[in-house]
Amino acid sequence: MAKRISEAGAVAAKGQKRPPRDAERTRRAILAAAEKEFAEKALSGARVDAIAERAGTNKQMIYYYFESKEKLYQLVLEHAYGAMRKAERELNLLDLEPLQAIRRLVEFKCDYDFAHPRFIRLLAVENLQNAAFLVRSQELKAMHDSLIVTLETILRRGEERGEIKPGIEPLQLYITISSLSYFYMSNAATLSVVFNRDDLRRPDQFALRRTHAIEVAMDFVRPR
Amino acid sequence: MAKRISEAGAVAAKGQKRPPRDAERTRRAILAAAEKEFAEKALSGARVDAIAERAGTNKQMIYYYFESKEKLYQLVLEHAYGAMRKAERELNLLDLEPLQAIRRLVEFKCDYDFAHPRFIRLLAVENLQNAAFLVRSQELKAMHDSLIVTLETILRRGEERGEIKPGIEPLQLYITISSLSYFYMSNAATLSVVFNRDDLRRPDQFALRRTHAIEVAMDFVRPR
Amino acid sequence: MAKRISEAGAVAAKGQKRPPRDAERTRRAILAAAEKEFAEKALSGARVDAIAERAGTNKQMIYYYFESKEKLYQLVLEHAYGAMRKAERELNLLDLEPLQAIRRLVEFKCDYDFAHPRFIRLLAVENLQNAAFLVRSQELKAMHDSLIVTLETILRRGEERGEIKPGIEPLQLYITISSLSYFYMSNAATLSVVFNRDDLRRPDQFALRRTHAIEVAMDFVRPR
Amino acid sequence: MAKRISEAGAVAAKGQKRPPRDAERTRRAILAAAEKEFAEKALSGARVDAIAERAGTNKQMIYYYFESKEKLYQLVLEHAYGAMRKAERELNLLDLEPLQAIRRLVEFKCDYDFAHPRFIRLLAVENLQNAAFLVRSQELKAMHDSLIVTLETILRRGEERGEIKPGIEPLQLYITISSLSYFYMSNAATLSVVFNRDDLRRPDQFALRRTHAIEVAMDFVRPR
DNA sequence: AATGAATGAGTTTTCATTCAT
DNA sequence: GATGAATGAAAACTCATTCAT
Repeated sequence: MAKRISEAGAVAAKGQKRPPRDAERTRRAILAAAEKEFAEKALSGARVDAIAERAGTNKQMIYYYFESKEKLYQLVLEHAYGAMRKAERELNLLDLEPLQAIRRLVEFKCDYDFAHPRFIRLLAVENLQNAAFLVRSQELKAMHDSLIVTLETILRRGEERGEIKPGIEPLQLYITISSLSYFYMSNAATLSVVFNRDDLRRPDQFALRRTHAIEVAMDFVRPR
Repeated sequence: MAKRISEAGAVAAKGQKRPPRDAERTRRAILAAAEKEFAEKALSGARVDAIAERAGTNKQMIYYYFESKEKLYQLVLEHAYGAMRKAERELNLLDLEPLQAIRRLVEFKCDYDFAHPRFIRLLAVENLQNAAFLVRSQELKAMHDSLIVTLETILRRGEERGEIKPGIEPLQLYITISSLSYFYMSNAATLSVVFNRDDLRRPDQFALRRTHAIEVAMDFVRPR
Repeated sequence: MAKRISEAGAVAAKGQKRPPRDAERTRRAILAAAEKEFAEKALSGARVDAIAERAGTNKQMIYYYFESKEKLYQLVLEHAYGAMRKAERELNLLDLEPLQAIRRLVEFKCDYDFAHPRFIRLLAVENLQNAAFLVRSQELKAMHDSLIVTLETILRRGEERGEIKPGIEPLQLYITISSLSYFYMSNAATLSVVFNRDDLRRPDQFALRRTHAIEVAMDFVRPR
Repeated sequence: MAKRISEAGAVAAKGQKRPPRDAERTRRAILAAAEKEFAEKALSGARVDAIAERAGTNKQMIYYYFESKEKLYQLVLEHAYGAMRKAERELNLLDLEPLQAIRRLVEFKCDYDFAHPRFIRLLAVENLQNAAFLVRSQELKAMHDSLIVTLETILRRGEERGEIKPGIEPLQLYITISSLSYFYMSNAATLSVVFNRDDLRRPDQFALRRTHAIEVAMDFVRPR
C-alpha cells in the first residue's frame, strides 16, 4: 500500500472518534484483529500489516504490546482455547443426571463449535503446527484432563445405575462427542463442494446436525 | 540451500540413483515432495525452494512442469483427494449386506485416515482456505455424491430388512463416520497436549479408536 | 549493495547530507532516480535495485511509496509529460503576433527537447509500449488538445492578416514542428554512427539544427 | 508454460506440414520472429522463449544458429537497416531533376516508414541503446554517408539552376525529411492519446501526412 | 503511547543459456 | 539439425521487525 504524503494521518481509520492513548483499548483491538487474521490465514499466512490495519492501529503497536507475531499468536491461541475450556467447566456436568450430563456435553460442543468458527479454525491451524504453541503454554496445560475425570465419574455413576453401557472409555467418548460437530464445521467448506451443498453452515442445516449428533452419542452410551 | 557437489549429486535425496533427463521421474519427484511440503506447512508456509530440495531438483523445474506454486498445490490436492475417492469407490459397498457395508465403510475410513496422515493435513489446509482450490477442480467435482447415493441405497435396504434403524440421513451418517477417525487424526497433536497423552498416534492406540468408532457407528444404525 | 554503517550513513551517495526519515525527500529521490533509470533502460530494462541505489535508499522504499515498478513508471511519465505540457502552456502564444507565435513554438520545442533528453527518451519508451501507460493517465488526458485549438486560432489570425498561408492544418503543423527537433535528438545516436558525426549533440551543432528548424517552419507557414 | 508429458511434441505448432531438417528455413523463421519480438518489446523486453515459439521452433535452435540473443538482435538490426539503405540507394536520385529528387526522397521516406512500422520501432530501440549495436556493425558503417554526398550534389545542381535555395545543408535537410514521417509514425501512439485521435495510422490519415510532408520540404528547398 | 519511515532477509518467479539425446 | 530437460543468476516483490520522532 503506497503512502501518500499529503493526506497522511489526517483522517482516522474508521472515522469514529477514538480516544487517544488508551492502552487497554489498543491491546484488545490488536488481539481481536489478530484472532481474525490468524483464524483466516493461519500463522504463516497472517500478515502483521493486516492485523494492524484491522485493529485500526499501526504495526509498531503490535511489537510494543506483544513483542512478536509468534507471541501474539500464542496469546490468541490461549485466549481462544481458554475461553472454550472455561465455558466447558461452567457446564457443571456433575450436577446433572448421567444421561443428562452426556446430552448436555454434546449440545454444548455443538453450540460452541457453531458459535465460534474462529476457534475451530485456530484449532486446525494449531494442529497443522503439531500443537507447537499449545505445548509451550503453561496456562493451558494446567487445565489438563479435569474433564476426563469428570466424564469418568459420570460414566461410572451411570453404569452403577444401569443407565449407561459399561466399559466406555471417557477419552474415546470425549473425542467422539467433540468430533461430531467439529468435523462438520471444520470441513464444511470441502463437504459443501464435494456434496454440492452450499447450505451446510446455515443455522437450520446445523440444527439437523445437532439433532443427529445427540442421537449418535445417546445411542452409544445407553445400554442395549 | 547447501550445495552438494561430489557424491551427493550421484545419490538422490532418498538414496536412489536418479537418471538425468527423465521428465516423468522429475515430475513425480516434485509432486511427491510438494505433497509433503504442503501437508506440513500449508500453502502459505510451503517454500518452493524446499519442495525443489526435497525433490532433488531445482526450483526452476517446478515452474517448468507446473507453472506456479498454486497450480502445483492444486494438482497435489487433486491427487490426494482423488486417490481417497478412488479407494472409497473400490470398496464396492453395494455388494455387501447392509450392516456389513456400514461397518466396512467405518473400517475403511479409519484405516485410510491412519495410513494417510498427509491426506488429513491437506484436507485441513484446504478447509482453512475455504476449499478455494477444490472448487476450481472440475475433475473432483465430477466425482460428486455417488457415495451418498450408495449409502442411501444401503440404508433403505437395511430398513426394509429391519436391520437398520429407519430415518437415517445418508449425508449425516457419512459425515459422522468420517468424523470419527478424522478428528482423532487431525487433532491428535492438541489432544496429546491437552490430555497429556503422547501415544495417541501409536498403532495400538489407534486400534482402540478404530474399535470404538465401529461401535459408535453400529450402535447408531442398528434398530433398538 | 554495500553496507555503510558509521559515517557513511550520514553522507548520502552524492555527498549531500541526507536527513533520515524525511519522507518527501526520499520520495523525490526515488522519482528522480527512476526517471533516469527508465529513460536510460526503458521499462523492461530498468532495475528496481538500480533505482534504489541511485536514490540512495533501498528498494523496499520504492514499494512503500509507489507500490510497484509500473506505478512508479506511470508517475515518472506523468511528471515528465506534465512538465512539458505546463511549459508549453506558459508560452502564452496567443499574446504574440501569429508569425512570432509560430517561431516561438519552434524555438521552445527545440530548446525543450535539447534541455530534456530524458523526456525524449521517456516518450520513445512510452511509444514503444503503444502508450499503454499514457492511456491510463486521467491527469494527462485532461490536458488534451488545448494546444491545437490555440494553434488553430493563431493560424486563422495569420491567414486573415495575410501573414500566414491559408489552409494549414494545425495538427499537422504541430507534429511537424515537434518532429524537427525531436527526431534530431531521439535519433542522434544512430545518426552519429551512420553519418560518422559524433558531435551532433554538442550545443553548437544543435544551434545549427535550431536555426534550420525555424527556417523550415517559417518557410512553410509564410505565404509565397 | 508448463509442459505436459503426454502430449509432448505430438502435434506441430501450427498444424502445417513443416519439412524437417531445413536449416535455411529454420534460420529465416527465427530471424523473422526475432524481428517482430525485438520491434515489439525492445532488446531487454524480448524473450528468447517467445522468439522460439513465434518461429515454431525451440530455444536451442536460436543458440545453434545465432549464438546469443544479442547476436541475433545485431543481425535483425543489420537486416532491417540494410534493407532500408538498399531501397534508398535504388532510388537513383541523381538521375532525377533536383526538385524531383527532393520530392522523390520525401515520398520514399513517407512510404517506407508507413510500410515498415517494425523498422521504425527497431530504430527507436537502437537509439534508446545509444546505437550500441549499430556501432559494432562493420557492414552498416560501410554504407556510410553516400546519401549525404548525393544530396549535396543534388542541392548544388539545383542551386546552380536557381531551382533550389542556396546554402541548404544536406545533412540538416536529410534529417528534416526523415523526421517528417518518422516522428509521425514513431509517436503515433502517444499522439493518438494526447490529441484523442485514434485514426492517425489509418492509410487515409497518413496520406494527409504525406502530402503535408512534401509541401513542407518543397517550401523549404525552393527559392523564394 | 503512538506513528510513519526504514531495513534485511527472504520468496516467488523469470530468463538466458547449456546439457543430453 | 532438432528437441526437451536442466540450471544459475537475477528480477520483482514481500514481510517481520526496528528506528526516530
